[in-house]
Amino acid sequence: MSGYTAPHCGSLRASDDGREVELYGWVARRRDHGGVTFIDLRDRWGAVQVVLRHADAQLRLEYVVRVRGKVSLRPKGSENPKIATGQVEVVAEELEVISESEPPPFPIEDAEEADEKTRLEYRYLDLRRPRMTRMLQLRNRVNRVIRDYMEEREFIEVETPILTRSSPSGARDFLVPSRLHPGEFYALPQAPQMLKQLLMVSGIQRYYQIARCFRDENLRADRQPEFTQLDLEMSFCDEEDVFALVEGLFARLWKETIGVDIAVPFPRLDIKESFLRYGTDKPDLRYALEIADLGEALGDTRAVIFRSVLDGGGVVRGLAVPGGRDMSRRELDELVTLAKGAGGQGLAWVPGGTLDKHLAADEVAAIKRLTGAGEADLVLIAADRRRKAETVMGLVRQEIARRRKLIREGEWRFLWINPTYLFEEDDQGHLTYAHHPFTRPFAEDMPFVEERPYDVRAHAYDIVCNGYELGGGSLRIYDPAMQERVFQLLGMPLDLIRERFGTLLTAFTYGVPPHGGIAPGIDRIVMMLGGTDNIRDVIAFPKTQSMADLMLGAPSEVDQSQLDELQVKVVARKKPDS
RNA sequence: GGUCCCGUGGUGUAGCCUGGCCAAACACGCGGCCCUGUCAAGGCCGAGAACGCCGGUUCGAAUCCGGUCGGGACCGCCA
Repeated sequence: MSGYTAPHCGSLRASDDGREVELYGWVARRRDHGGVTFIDLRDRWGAVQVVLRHADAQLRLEYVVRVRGKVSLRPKGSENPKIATGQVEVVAEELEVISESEPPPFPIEDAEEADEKTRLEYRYLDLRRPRMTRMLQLRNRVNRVIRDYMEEREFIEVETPILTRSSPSGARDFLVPSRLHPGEFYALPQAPQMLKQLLMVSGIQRYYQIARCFRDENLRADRQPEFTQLDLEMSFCDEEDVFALVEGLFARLWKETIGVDIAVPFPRLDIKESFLRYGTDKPDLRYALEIADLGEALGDTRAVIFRSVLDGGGVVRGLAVPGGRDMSRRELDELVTLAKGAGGQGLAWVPGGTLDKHLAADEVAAIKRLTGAGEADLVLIAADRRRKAETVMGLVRQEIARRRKLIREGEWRFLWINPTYLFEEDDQGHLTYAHHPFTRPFAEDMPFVEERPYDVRAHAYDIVCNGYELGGGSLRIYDPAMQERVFQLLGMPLDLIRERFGTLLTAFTYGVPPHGGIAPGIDRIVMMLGGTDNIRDVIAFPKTQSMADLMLGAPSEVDQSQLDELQVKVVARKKPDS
């Protein structure tokens, strides 16, 4: 069999006219005219028309065949401009069926998408579809461009363990029981965070890794339990170095995969402003809609719904919908459902809503002014606790853009969310770290950390494009006094610090370079480049929303003997809280 | 933990709101026959689903109700 050196079905062109070739591939389509039969023979590179004049073999779709024959220009007028090989055809002289195929459970073509459940069960067939093959090739290309780019800048790829120890970020760990240490567990890495910092102490200076990461959290359209990051870290750098490095990488990726020039440097946006204006920390800037804070306009309002929220420390936010006066009651109700589905109280609107009779004229005027609403516009309003109001308005903003076709397709609006802030409030209203406890604060903000801890900025940054968070990172603390101060502010007891971060802190006593890094998510990058909003499209063997692998049947029960060996006992089977 | 959408032959859809005309329609695929230039080939013939599962309402359910399982989107979660 000489398929390895044989020409590819999808690569034949007019210049191959007259060539004797041997082709291997799958029967993608068959057009039987009795005396003459055409088949489209498909391989990874595409498909070419094969002409069979004495078809004695019974060919069915997806049969694997070998064809020997001569490439020739198609007869005048029968060229097919729709396909890359459309100028030529291969006149078969010899045909061999290598492997037969049952009719596939769904058509192996791009035109019609089968139910995703079936696609995942027969993923190996789904990946035969040209669209999916293209996604895998795109992903490969992205990985190669990344490696080229990083190597050129003298980064070296270092592999870190998959069987590791729980890391200091906040997600749930996947655990692996240890046979040799009964009752103890490895954790799969949520990210190689601590290890890459240790590599900086090792003097690697420029590290990167195309690293698999694992987080046992609930899934979304752009989230899988295992995913891949370009994990990188560098010594003796500041934020500008990281920004320039990453901007250069993205420019190169976009250029070399889809031929697009993107504008660098990327603009920067303070995270608080992002939440205020866009209701999210990953704004899509391909449309202009901006949210306004209406607290100022309603300071003395007698409208009860606003009064109670504002008095309770909540906020009122509004968004002008361009031409929104034409929205139907039904459409507005759907938006209210959206808001409630997100846990909000609902939505109000002016004019035309029940609010009209409760608001003073000057309040309506102020609302219009703050949101920039014109005569034909409708202002949608959410009143709630700050975080909730922002989430709701962010979703509404997105939905309005979608429905009213305000998204400028084809644009790539990259930006940095920077600066961010060191601390956040947790559920109990206590101070906690927004990123991880090694994130470097702005030194000049530290003097007021006691009075206004939430205003202390951090040298941390997220890269965002078209509404997707593509990665995040920070500069790290390398000064022991600063580190101690942060731990102290977090109120972390010494033994907890020692237990969780002891290795790193000890390492830092042996000469630590200032360092920082970032970790762009490769799956999402490929999603963007591949023009899909489904992360499963860019992963060869993904899991469902309930974390099942429908093809392999994972997770599964295991033999009792395996559990015995691990000294693991299943106590009860009940649905977990999620 | 919550909200929402979906589940009909191998595949994609229609029917479901307004129960009976639905042992369910159409297209592709599948089986057979015809056809020497098509490319979503075409023509003729044929097989194939009691409508995810369980229960209820009803004289009667794919259609209504409840539960359950599975897939998907989102909030919480991931930070």
